[in-house]
Amino acid sequence: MELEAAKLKYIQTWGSLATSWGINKTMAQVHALLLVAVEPLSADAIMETLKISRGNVNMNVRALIDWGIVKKEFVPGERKEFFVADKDIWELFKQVTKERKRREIEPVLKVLDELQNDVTATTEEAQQFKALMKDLSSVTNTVNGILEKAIKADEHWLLSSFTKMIKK
Amino acid sequence: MELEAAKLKYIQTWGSLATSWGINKTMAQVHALLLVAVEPLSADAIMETLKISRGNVNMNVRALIDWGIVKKEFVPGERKEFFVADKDIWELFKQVTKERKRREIEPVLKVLDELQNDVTATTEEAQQFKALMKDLSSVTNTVNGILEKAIKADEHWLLSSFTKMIKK
DNA sequence: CTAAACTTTCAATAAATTTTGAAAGTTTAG
DNA sequence: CTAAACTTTCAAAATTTATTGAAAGTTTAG
Repeated sequence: MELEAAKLKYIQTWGSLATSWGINKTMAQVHALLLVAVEPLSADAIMETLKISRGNVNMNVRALIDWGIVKKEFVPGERKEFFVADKDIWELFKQVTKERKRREIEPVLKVLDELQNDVTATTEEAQQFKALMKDLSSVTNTVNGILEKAIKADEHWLLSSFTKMIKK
Repeated sequence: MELEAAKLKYIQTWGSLATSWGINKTMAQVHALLLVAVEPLSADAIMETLKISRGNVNMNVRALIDWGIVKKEFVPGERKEFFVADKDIWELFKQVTKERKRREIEPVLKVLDELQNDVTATTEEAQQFKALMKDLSSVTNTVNGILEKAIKADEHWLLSSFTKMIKK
């Protein structure tokens, strides 16, 4: 397979994975493009390759920067801004995990705990509801804890001691 | 807070969490409703509570059954079908994880491996691309392995030995 | 069998999300 | 300062995704 074709296929595949996990397809594609790029890309280059508008590029690059997975890069002698994606995939995973935890999981945990505390009734049904909230909260907390550990861990920990544990 | 209000708030919260993780909001709400319900619910009861159409209820309940997290329940003396959600939240987590792994992660891993193998060029750039695919594949595989272990583990493993490990 | 009770389907419609592109804003070279 | 180069904004348009509801299909009671 041609390298360029392979790059495009990767960009497409990554875009559709992202879609099924609630991430904007274009955002994932811009990121994928920056990942496979050898040098920093300008907004124009991204527009041209992905056939999307300038506004769209701007918004999605902005979002990627906000997620902490893309950086602006200054290219000597150029006025334009250039963008690069961190090539360390483990860092990428950690960063995305960290942000999703913070943006989505933690707020939900807060609500679950509030619901548990705010229901004052002591009927059988209320007890059941509170027990359910507690269970949801417990599993969510557990998952959150695993992710917490993962984002603090270095790759070595994940790939070695964890692998051993998995095979156990 | 009133129990009914708390239930509604939970249904809403869960629905919006689902949305940000690429799961249909109504599907999550139907599931949440079944979770907080004390007895099995009919399609009519779901329609009425969530103010959605019969077709919508049918499709989403169907999807939940397909995900393995809701079951039909036969109620003696009734012609209608009734539905229940498994109340074991850890089972729910395992089931959802298993399905998403199978439906979304594994197909992507397959593509990443293909891309790595199908690129035959040996230029510097091709090497870099293949290394990137390898890294992506490696991290994805690692995550997949953790999930694999999690769905095979019992809750005890997760809450005890894992907790210990996390605190290490 | 027949009709009522219930479930499923799916084309049309509605809602939500994403994208565009032109105008406004900002920065920098000269 | 001024104009060109570049970036940002955001209302309107396009696209994607979800929902409706009526018709078709299925099951069961009698």
